[in-house]
Amino acid sequence: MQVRTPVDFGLMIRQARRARGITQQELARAAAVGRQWIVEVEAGKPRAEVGRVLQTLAALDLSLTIHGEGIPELRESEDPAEDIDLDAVLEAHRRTPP
Amino acid sequence: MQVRTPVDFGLMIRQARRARGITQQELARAAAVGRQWIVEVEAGKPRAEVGRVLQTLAALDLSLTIHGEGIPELRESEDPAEDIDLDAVLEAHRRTPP
DNA sequence: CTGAAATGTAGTCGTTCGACTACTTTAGGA
DNA sequence: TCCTAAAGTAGTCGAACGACTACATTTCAG
Repeated sequence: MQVRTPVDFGLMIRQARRARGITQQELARAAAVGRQWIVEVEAGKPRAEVGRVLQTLAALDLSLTIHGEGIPELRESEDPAEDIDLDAVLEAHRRTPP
Repeated sequence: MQVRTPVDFGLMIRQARRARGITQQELARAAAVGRQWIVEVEAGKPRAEVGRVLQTLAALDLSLTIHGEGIPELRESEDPAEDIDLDAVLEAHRRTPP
């Protein structure tokens, strides 16, 4: 989903938190922030610190993606487990045993 | 590209800014922030305010996407101009004139 | 190589942050 | 309905923010 404003962050954090069935208190501990801060961020606080927001998204297993002119689709080293053809690997192994 | 830390934001903002050939000063005006702030954010300042970061991304025409368990792919009203088959529309119009 | 533009650094100042504690209000299961 | 946990509100306090001005450093076209 698109994130355009701090309110969007708040909605998404709340939604994800509820989907996981955890309380603000628990999320606060997991993200290493105060519970009060979670309350404010879920309400869309525009001046919250990015670092903490990212920590919180990470604690919820949410991932952020950025795109636009001049932005590479992936960083090198990103998506490290991409499209491995397991059959091919096994076949190769079979042909050159230890 | 994935954004995991404030440094990632900094890198992307700088890259997009350069891709557009504008200076920190110009970006600062476009995003309604101080130039000094741009300097710090491009360096990965973790305590910058989310609101301003979003303003800056918008000023650069960058878009942020969030995904994960419990997050809808799109909000209703998002992606309003999706996949219109122009031919089909014209064909329909041809069959039922004003 | 030179010099102007772009970028980075330093310090001031009023404002706001976020952790914390302590209450109040809301909500939902027994 | 009641009653406990969850969620929201209030106030304090040290720390950091971000705009600003002024200066230093880097970059790169000519």
